[in-house]
Amino acid sequence: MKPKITIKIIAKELGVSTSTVSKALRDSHEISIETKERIKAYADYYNYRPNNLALQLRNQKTKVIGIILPKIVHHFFSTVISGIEKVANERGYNIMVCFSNEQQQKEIETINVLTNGSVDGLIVSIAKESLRNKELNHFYNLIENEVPLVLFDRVHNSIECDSVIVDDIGAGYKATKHLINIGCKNIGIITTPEHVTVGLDRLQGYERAIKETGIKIDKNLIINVDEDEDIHSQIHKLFDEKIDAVFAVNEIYAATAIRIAKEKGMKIPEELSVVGFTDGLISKYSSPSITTVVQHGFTMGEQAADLLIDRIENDKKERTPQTKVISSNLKIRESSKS
Amino acid sequence: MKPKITIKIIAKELGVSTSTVSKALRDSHEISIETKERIKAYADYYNYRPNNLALQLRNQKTKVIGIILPKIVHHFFSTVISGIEKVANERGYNIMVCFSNEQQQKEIETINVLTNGSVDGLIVSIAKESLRNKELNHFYNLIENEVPLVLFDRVHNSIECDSVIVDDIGAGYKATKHLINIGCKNIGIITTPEHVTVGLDRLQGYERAIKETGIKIDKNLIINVDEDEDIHSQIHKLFDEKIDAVFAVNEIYAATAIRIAKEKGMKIPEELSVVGFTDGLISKYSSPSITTVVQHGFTMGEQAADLLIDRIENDKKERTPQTKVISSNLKIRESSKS
DNA sequence: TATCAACACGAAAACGTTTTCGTAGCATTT
DNA sequence: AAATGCTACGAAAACGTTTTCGTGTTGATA
Repeated sequence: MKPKITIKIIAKELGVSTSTVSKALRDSHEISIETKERIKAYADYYNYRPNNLALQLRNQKTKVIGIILPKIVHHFFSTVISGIEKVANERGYNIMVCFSNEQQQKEIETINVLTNGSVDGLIVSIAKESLRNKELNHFYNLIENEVPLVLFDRVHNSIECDSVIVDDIGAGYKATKHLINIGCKNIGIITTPEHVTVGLDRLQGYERAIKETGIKIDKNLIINVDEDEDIHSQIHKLFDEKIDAVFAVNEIYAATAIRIAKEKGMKIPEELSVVGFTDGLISKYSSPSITTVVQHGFTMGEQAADLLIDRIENDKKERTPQTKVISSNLKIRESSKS
Repeated sequence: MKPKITIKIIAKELGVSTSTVSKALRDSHEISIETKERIKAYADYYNYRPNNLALQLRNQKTKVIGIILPKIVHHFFSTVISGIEKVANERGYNIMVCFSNEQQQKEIETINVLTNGSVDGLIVSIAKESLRNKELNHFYNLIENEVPLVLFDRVHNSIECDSVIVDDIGAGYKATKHLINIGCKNIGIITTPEHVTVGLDRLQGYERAIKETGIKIDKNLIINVDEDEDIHSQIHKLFDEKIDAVFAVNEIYAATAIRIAKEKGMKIPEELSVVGFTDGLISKYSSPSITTVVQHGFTMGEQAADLLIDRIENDKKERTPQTKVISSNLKIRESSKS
């Protein structure tokens, strides 16, 4: 990389001091018009632009937001990034993206690296392993050190910080209610293991909707998918039961259910209605297209970024932590009869 | 954010100079064992970690790679990021991700911001608008200033830098050849406008495969999709022709083609075989699952990162620009008969 | 003519770190 | 007793900015 032109160089070449150059470039009244013009012309000609690192060190702020995600190859997360980036950009920030790969150790290391002065604050969705172990000390430390922090989607209420979440209970309720309304009687649910909060919440919404109809919850209709095992065969078990509808807590489970149903010769939506979660490309482009709970990842990202930047820029006024609940809505497509 | 402990503070508290503290923490032989232990104990107790900004300014390197993508909500690009991040991480770098949103102006601005000292090098996939306008001055400037740069996927051969590309011609050939081999006679292709190189290359591969069979290219079987218009209706026109196979240059075109075929009552793969591009989730989970050219985005990311970091760290020895061609292979699924 | 303000600029500190060089104090050698 | 060599540390510069404060020169005022 070619050395870049600096204020120092300009000062030396023009026979003035660095203070004069700095002031001239910022159009200070302290500098005479002629000098200003001379300096500006020179700077312009050599395409001077101030060095960011120097500014960051001096101003003690980086204008960078750190983002730590469990993974990125996932429609929801990339959508969130997109939302964060939009707001960050508008408010003069850049984003530095890292991944925990769902591993607690990498989450800890990444937090360490980023908080050594590289970023002004963090937006995080917690790794599964950390949630499972309930080992959240690295987050408590952030709070302790007053590092601006916003959690989203995968959060934990023992961590006192701003957060942005989906109304998962409400969403599970809405999805199930929709299936009930179109006349389904035996509704299975495909969800995550219990330590994943989002799956648990969606299940709660499901149970509430079912109970309202007076029907008893049938444990056999609840599948907790363990992602370390074969997904297909786990979901397959649900089809041993008599079902006329499936609520899946993500796109992939939904698509897999549809595939199994087709293999069994079940017609969709005539014999089986399916509702998924996350409005990604699979739901939109598979045939039949899949009715889903749309998760507004973009909005979540925007809100998270706004919360974080507000927090960063109002360091003085200690606001009590806020939780923004993003309500989701149902996008009805071909996989559920209307 | 709480003020962090610095070498200065340690020095003052312990009544020594900053040089002594710095040397002690780096275990220099210049410092007596007792002093070293005293300083280390203190630093440890207060959890001292060196400030990254200061190091970056002093070392004149950031250990950060800038990534500029046209968009992120796209399986291919997020896969590439994933690959870049993996290698970057292994080699001690972080990534700073920005988006051009396909706009030339934002691409220019982003490059400007990142090259003001925030990153050691750039990995970029060029925005459509820049390619269409053939306005690539901002890239020529990077070369001029010897900024380490790696382009991937959307590249341009007038820019003299390392690059990582897919063998799109070969891929188009392979996909078409497969359709010919399974007995298809009238193969349509759904591709992009001509200024998008990848689409053009894939079309070339298609044409080569067709010509090899002795059949003449039928212009009516070539659809150039303009993404500003309605995709569905443009693709629909292809079905006015007599076709028994479709090669689509991306997942979405493929899925759309399948949808239209189904609407028309055509059986897949019996009456129509479909091959897509990009091995994303749609292809995998739609039913029928879609035969695709798998694009190895992860590998591309890894290679790009390795090229860039090599370039950054061997600033002296001027290597001539390299181009890595990642060959793609066909993943045969249900949408093409075997 | 002495005083004072305005003008235009420079010196220096600050941000946090590393590294080169210098040196005080002591012990060893001639 | 003088010269030499270690040991253990400190001063200062460097990275590139911004900003506070000081100051020499000019011109106007009393």
